[in-house]
Amino acid sequence: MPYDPSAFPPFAVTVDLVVLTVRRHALCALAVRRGEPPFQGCWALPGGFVRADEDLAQAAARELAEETGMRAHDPAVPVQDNGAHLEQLATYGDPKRDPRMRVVSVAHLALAPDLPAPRAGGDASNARWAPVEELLQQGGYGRDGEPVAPLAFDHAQILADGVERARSKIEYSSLATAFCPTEFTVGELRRVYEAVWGVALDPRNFHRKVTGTPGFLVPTGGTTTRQGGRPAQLFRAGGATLLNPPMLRPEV
Amino acid sequence: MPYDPSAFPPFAVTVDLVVLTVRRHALCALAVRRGEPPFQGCWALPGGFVRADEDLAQAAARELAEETGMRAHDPAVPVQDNGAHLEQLATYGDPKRDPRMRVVSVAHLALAPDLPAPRAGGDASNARWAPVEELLQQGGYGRDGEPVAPLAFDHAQILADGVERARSKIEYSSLATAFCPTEFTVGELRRVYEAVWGVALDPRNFHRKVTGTPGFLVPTGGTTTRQGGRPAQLFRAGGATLLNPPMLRPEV
DNA sequence: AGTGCTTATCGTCAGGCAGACGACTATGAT
DNA sequence: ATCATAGTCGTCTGCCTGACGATAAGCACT
Repeated sequence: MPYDPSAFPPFAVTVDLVVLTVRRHALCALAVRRGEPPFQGCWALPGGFVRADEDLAQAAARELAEETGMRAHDPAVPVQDNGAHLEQLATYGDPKRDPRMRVVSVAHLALAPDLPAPRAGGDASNARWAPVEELLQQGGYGRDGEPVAPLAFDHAQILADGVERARSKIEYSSLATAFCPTEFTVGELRRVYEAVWGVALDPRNFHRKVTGTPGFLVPTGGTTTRQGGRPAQLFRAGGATLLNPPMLRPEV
Repeated sequence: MPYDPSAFPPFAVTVDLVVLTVRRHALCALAVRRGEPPFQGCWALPGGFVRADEDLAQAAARELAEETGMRAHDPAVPVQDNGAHLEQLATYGDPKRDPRMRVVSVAHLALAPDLPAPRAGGDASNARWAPVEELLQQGGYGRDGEPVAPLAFDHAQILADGVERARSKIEYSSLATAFCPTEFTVGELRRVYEAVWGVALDPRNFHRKVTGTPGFLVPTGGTTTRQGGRPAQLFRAGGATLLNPPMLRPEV
């Protein structure tokens, strides 16, 4: 079939972001309130159109910066500064996913430490960190008894896929450190795993595992007592990317 | 920002396919010869435009059927018939990846048994199964001493990503059975792992591992001797999707 | 029929790792 | 001083894996 510009239909291409963080022992995602129809007033994932001269990763990094002020760092470089981890998640292109027109959305997954306060175009009331469990329970009732509106478009599916990706990826990679500040303790890292997986882990076995995996953690020499109790050693993320053998999510 | 149809640039959206199979102890991918510029005469991955009313998965399944005659089966259903496994791989959207226009390609990964003969629009000379190793060695020389032209566009990157996905996915899932016919022996399954990973595995430990994993293999009662040697039991793929604990790729 | 080759299948053994859990340490709060 | 809280180090046991010996059951020869 020869090249014919009229042979293909035009699409709009967007990037949507699943930005995850751990706050107060819960896995949370960034949600923004929609200001215009469709789904006006609903919560949605942050995102926007890909520009004409932009790569997909660039567009995702730009949106991340616009929504959170975070800078995404190069995926090839280990987590060191406060830049968030950013990776492509999956692409969603159901013909009816956007009632206005044919939109293909390339979803990206970002993992960030707890520090930044959300800001959507400077308006904090239109962006929030919400526990993913709360965002995903569609049509139910939240902790305050108020009915919970489901996320706009197919964003619940995208969020669920992103959460599942994060849950499985911290098993066999050192990505859990992306949820931590530059310096952190073994206990803080353990609480990240516990929040993401929603389980309790044995502190002693966890400590043995992570400190025994070469390249996972690098001691900085300092200690901290910000969690109370005995002072804990501080670590930075080491150069290792893949954990072998992996961390094992407890059964059942 | 209110909705404005002129606010986003139009894209063409395609699906490209990494179709993998195991032939003669080698991991092979389906390549088609391009009949028109750019990259006329070069080998490329099969693919095509997504139609206006089509989901991405539908488009990928349609292209797969057009190129190979295979039917993709529902990903939620375990591999049983001769339908190939099909899953989304990643999306490639560099502004310059296609010199003609802005094209975003949603790559899919298909795993198929060895049976089908390639056909590209009925013309067999324009499609072939090539060892991935041969397709990926850009600018080198093939086994016949002829110079090897690299794949068109960014298809070498897409193929490499697909191969890596397949290599890692057979570790922790039962997907290797997608490379096998409906009924197969433990030895045939082992040769799949050996071809995909490019390593030699101990037949005794492999046998113990796969037959000891609940739900991985279901004996059909029959035996075969098509590999020579002692007759081997025949199995079908069981219902298990995730292997726990996983198959381990040998180190080094 | 016997020999040799090939592949399949079962068994054994030692090392490593994970889960369960005891014990001790070092802080802050009362 | 005592307690509560976290962190860290050990021990033990069971499971899984890698290495590898041994046997089984076909086919192709002679």
